[in-house]
Amino acid sequence: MEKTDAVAALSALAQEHRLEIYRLLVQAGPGGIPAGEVASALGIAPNTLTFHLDRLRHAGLVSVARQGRSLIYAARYETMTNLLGYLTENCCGGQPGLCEPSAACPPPAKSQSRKRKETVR
Amino acid sequence: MEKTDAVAALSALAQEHRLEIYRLLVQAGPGGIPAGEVASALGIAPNTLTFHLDRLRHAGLVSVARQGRSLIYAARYETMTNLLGYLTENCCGGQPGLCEPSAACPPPAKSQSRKRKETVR
DNA sequence: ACATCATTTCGATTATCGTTGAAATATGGA
DNA sequence: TCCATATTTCAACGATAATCGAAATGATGT
Repeated sequence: MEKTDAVAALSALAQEHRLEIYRLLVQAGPGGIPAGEVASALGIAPNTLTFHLDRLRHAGLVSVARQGRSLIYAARYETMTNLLGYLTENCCGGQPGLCEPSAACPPPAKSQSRKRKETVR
Repeated sequence: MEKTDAVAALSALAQEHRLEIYRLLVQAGPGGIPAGEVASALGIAPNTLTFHLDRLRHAGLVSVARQGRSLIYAARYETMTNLLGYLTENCCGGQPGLCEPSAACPPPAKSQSRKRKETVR
């Protein structure tokens, strides 16, 4: 993921309503939810919802598909996965050991067998 | 992590300069970097940098400590860890199998993300 | 005290954001 | 066709964001 895309995704999520919307869609799973249901579930005016869904969509965080009169929105998990990867890459200059005191960089790669996560906060 | 804190952290990162600043600090490790060095490394005017560092600091993403004339800024990894946890919790309504087709929810795996935090409402 | 370096504060400017109300578009059914 | 439902588009508004230039603060060395 590029810096520009990361900023786009972060900006899209950096708003209370949009974060709620996204989380609702994430919890709903791949099947998605019609826009109206999102609106009533979160108490957002329909035109305002359109505005926010547009931003999430342009950031690649949700997809949309028509089904009858309804437009079904669903979370695009891949984008979140890429964003998380971007945020955690190059942690501590590639020396994860440095982050240890705070369990910072989630286990940098494949084998997550290395457990050393007794956070002391 | 609460919704409000998540929005604060996401907002702080949702800006090109601040994302660069944060990533620079992450790569620098726990030792941190003086503000001036950040400014010259990224080509940001010092007063503008202060503005951005303030936002990162208020979001809990960086810490600051004086050392001589310099103010050393460092990434607070714990906040990022909490943010990532917030973003990936309750993925697909707690049924990670649903997300499978796109490797959505980072491997809900064994020891991670099974901590009882607050209830999602 | 003075001069210098590092960083912050202040004031102003321009742009973008989130919301609203009203009107428009698209789909499906009588 | 006409009507109801579902969602979007448009125009406007106040609020906040990001940047700049100039001045102020704080720390250090002489």
